[in-house]
Amino acid sequence: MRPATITDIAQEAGVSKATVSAVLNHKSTVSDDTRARVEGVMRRLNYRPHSAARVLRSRGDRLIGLIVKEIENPFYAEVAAGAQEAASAQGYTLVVVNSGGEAEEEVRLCGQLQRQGVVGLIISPVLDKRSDLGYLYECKRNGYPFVLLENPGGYHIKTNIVDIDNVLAAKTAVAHLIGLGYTRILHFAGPAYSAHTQERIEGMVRAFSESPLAYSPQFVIPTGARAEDGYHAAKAHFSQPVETPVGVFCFNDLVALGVWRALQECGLSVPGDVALVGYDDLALLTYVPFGLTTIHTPNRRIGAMATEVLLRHVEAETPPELEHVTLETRLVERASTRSLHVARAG
Amino acid sequence: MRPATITDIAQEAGVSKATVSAVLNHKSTVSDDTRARVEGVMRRLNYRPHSAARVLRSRGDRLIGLIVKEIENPFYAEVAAGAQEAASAQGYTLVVVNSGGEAEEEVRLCGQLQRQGVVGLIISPVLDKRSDLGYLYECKRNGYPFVLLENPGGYHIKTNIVDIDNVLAAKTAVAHLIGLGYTRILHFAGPAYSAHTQERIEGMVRAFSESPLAYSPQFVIPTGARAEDGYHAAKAHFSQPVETPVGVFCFNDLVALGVWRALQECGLSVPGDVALVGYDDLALLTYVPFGLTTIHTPNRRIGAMATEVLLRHVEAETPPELEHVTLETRLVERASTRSLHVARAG
DNA sequence: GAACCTCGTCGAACCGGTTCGATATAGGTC
DNA sequence: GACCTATATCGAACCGGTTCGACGAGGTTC
Repeated sequence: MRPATITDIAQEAGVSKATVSAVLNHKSTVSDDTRARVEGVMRRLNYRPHSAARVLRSRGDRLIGLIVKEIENPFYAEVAAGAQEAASAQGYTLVVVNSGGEAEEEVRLCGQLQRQGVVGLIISPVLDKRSDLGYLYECKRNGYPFVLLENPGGYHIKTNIVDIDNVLAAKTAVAHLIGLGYTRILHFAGPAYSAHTQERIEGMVRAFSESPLAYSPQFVIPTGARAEDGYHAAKAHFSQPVETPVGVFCFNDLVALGVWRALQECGLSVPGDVALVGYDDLALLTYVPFGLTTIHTPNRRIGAMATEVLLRHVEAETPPELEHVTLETRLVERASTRSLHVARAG
Repeated sequence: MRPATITDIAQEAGVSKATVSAVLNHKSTVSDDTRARVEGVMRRLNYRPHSAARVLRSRGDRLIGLIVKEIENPFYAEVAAGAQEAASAQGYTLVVVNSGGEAEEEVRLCGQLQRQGVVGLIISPVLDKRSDLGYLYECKRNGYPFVLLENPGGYHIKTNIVDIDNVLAAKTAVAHLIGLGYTRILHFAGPAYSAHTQERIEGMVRAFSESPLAYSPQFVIPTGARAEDGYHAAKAHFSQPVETPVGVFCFNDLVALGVWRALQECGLSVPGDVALVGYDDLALLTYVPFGLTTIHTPNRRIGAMATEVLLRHVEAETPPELEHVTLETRLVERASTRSLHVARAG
């Protein structure tokens, strides 16, 4: 029992395919009479237009895509939620796919979604040596609209970007630790595939340069983006004797969580021995009993904003100006950091 | 500069469309010579097959979909990760979409994905009064393959199901609390749209019936699936004077987190005043400093298994037997529960 | 009543691939 | 040289919609 096609409907209703198509697309040239009859038949035969066919002829079916690097990171879930809401509001559907941080997979997904009739993409790009972003240049040439969630600074490609000022935010985070009186600072840095990693290291450097402390690259420990990355890196570092107190700035909240666990296992207390600052302010962790000081980033808004920019380009007749939106961040102080001065005084 | 089509390639390479198509599909009837030439042209013209066209003629483009109820819940992120891995392993791509717990949206998404050339769906179904699952009956009739992640018990529809034994798991959780010596038990239950909610309540009832304690429906507090739901419900309950100690079983880890926070604000300690059991064993929370006792569910495996079942149906020539897979769960004891006997003894 | 609109409908081409039966060419057999 | 087979390629139909110019019927206008 093959699903009904537009031809079936036309035959059954005694009209032409063209008329059925007109009904389908709410064209005003159809008489109320005919419309009613055709719609009746559609309902009776349980008709669903085949959008591959539709897409083939007149491109686009109000579908946009979001390519994330790690679907298990709640950061992306929040971004996706914001994007989906914004997309729905404009009558679009959002599909989320996971590149797993693989440049090749990202390229493949971009191609597949494009060909599947997805009219625009929001991409959290994999930015490492393996990626030359070639496919994005191509998208640009073809006029295919997309928005990046990270600034591919080194790649000399002008695109739409929605992100935050990582340098500033990281500087704020590290300055916070320095301001609390910490002189030993560590940075558990992110994965190589993210532009954010370098930006945040740069922010740390700036915080040092505006303080009496001297910066050393040894303060930066390459880590990753997942809790287990933080756990293992911290375990390796803190299982040998270290001088405390030390202030730790983590690539994100997940890493901070992993570090925290490692500290516990090493018998170190937070914030007593180690002060901990995360990044992303995951909504989830707001409810964790012992609060993590972190950089608040407007995750849902990032998604929503990226969607708005994207749809502006999707719906534009003539290609509009490229947009680079930078959203605000702020430091949120919770229980994982505390002033050393007060501690001594108290 | 319109993207190259198969016709362009054919012309440029001096062969027919049919031959190009054969090259594209790795048919063995093409001479190495021709193949090389055609592939060269493809590369030069940067050709990407238009999959809407491909889908139109020969359905399916190795795309499967996962419809979740709340994309921000890390439970679904873990399921999605497992599903994606399994899909990739078989050469399929997974797209994730969010129904937001809305029955109508779920129907819409199912239709849209289907028409977009998605060959099968994994669905975490919205099961409340607003949903009659009509569209699923239709999918069944049409032979469209899908797998549910919850058992729509009351709906009398035979489908593929991959889930866990919620009754048993919930019974284990509550029995654990009772076994620790708690006589006052609360259950912060899940949302109405989930079959799991009722199943877990049923499990609680069974645990009581196998104990000396008497069950009362008052022990069940309708809550939700998000941390803030747990927070608000617990805040409402615990801000008036209550007798402690009390054992609390939560719909999931997020709710437990919210409850925990509320308890803190009410000046109650965990596990001293209140013992807390969650559900789902989110990988994320493994790293939270103060461990949450919880029901471990094989989240990634749920996704992987659902994908395997789905693909078995997608690739089958003749419709295979329906499958109902029930995966194992277990209780994981962490810091949020402790025996009252020991506490008194110590 | 001829010329002219307007409205609703239709036929046919088209989108970019796939599929399959037909055909041309080369090589092997007797 | 006739016959057969295997191999490589092609032409044309087809998938299910959309699009657009054409067209017939009915109503106005002069």
